[in-house]
Amino acid sequence: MTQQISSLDTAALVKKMTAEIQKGRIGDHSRKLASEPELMARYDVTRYTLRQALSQLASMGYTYQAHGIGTFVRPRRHSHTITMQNKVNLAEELSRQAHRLETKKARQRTIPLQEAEFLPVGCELPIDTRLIEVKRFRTLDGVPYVLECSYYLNDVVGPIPKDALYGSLFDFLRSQTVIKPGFIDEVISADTLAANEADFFNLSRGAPVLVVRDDSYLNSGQLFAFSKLKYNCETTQLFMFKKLS
Amino acid sequence: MTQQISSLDTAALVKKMTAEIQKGRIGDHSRKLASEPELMARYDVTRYTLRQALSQLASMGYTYQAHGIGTFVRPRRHSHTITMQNKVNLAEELSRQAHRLETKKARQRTIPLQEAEFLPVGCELPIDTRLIEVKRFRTLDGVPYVLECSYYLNDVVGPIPKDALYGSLFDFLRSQTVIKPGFIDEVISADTLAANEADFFNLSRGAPVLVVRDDSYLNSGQLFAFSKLKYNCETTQLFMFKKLS
DNA sequence: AAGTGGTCTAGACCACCAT
DNA sequence: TGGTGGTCTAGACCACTTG
Repeated sequence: MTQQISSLDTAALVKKMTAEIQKGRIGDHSRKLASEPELMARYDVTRYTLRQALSQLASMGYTYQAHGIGTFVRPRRHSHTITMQNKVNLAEELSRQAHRLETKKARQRTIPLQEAEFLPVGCELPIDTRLIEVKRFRTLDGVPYVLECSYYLNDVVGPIPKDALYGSLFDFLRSQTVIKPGFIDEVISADTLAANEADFFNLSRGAPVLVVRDDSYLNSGQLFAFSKLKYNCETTQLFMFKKLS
Repeated sequence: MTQQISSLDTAALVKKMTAEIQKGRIGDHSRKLASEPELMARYDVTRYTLRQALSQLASMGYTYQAHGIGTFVRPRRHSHTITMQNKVNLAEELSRQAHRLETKKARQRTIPLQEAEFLPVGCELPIDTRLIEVKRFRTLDGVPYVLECSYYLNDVVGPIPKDALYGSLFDFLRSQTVIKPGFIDEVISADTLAANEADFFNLSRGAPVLVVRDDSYLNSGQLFAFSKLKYNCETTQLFMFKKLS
């Protein structure tokens, strides 16, 4: 028996409660959780930490708090929905659900700004900016999943090693001491498939796709990457939870 | 001069700061806001309230807080993006930006569950459920904006007065004392336009549209409505802000 | 009235960035 | 080292639901 010497922080509590929810080890028959005072005692955290955690769980769609009634575990959704408002990697969440995300093809080259297929959604770049273009085809459990085209500012990130291309680019960037990712703007739209894109998805030309464009910024506020992701919307949807008032 | 007798709560502070940001009355030349201690003094709120407000402003994409650096006003986005994570009505936000949202056509009828064009995304309903179907065509500043098909559980909401159909259905429901809206699940997807839908948007058949399906629940956790909204994705995108770590 | 979650206070300490 | 935002404590009071 190892003894718990320091109490849990919010992230650890979220992780713990998430695991217990997924194992069904939390909540009674009506999916009602214990009250906040009881949970505070059980996890040995203060109300602040508990409520931070419950708020994160709610935003991920795992729980719902009803004023004057209680806290409830929510029914599970289909696994192939992407929860926006997620604090963790998509890859990380998928692997936790025992899904296998693979990069089938990846290509990298350095180009001037003019040759980019699209520009950032939310800001202007100097015309002499040099970009690293990365194109990837990724599958989920062997099924065509996402078509990705990203541009990284050459001056900020530098060349990307080949193995990072096939793993998590985000983890690679975080491991670079110079790069302190701060925030991401996402713009969601729709489009139809061109012929060559349709091949990858085994869909026909003109089929609808969900388009997610994002601009990634350093903590300092400087843009360091922007990209466009195309998802097969027949197999993938985006999920969002909104609490009212 | 009226004197401020009670200090601001979070919602009031958000409103005040939002207004000041939109008028450009906040932040210096580099868009940097005053530090938290200064803001606490200026608005006469505690740190808790201030940070709740700043957190809401950030989630709406108005500001960004950089650890160890400061808080910054972010450049304004195009006005025709819908900010998810909004605490307020879409109609309310649009009118604040001086946009004019109009309902061009609205139809209401009561039907059995079987005749619904689609079902809720996240839960099952008894087969004998009776629904109120509402179809609306709405324009923004005179331009085709959204095609809406909603179903309300007849037993929960009852008939909807005609003038509510042409205004905000949400405000009508909130005014009903029985209805306590609690939360909404949204699932975002893409589709292509059918011929009759294309007419409304002045687009051609097969053009891509952004599809937002939502399930609305009472505070008690019971479903009371579900709907499908189709947006012209050439003029409307969804926006989302994600802070990292 | 009792129990639930929602908001707020006042203060402490920590982590990050600049100098 | 001093100033910034990020996290946490311990407690108070309020608003909502149910009996």
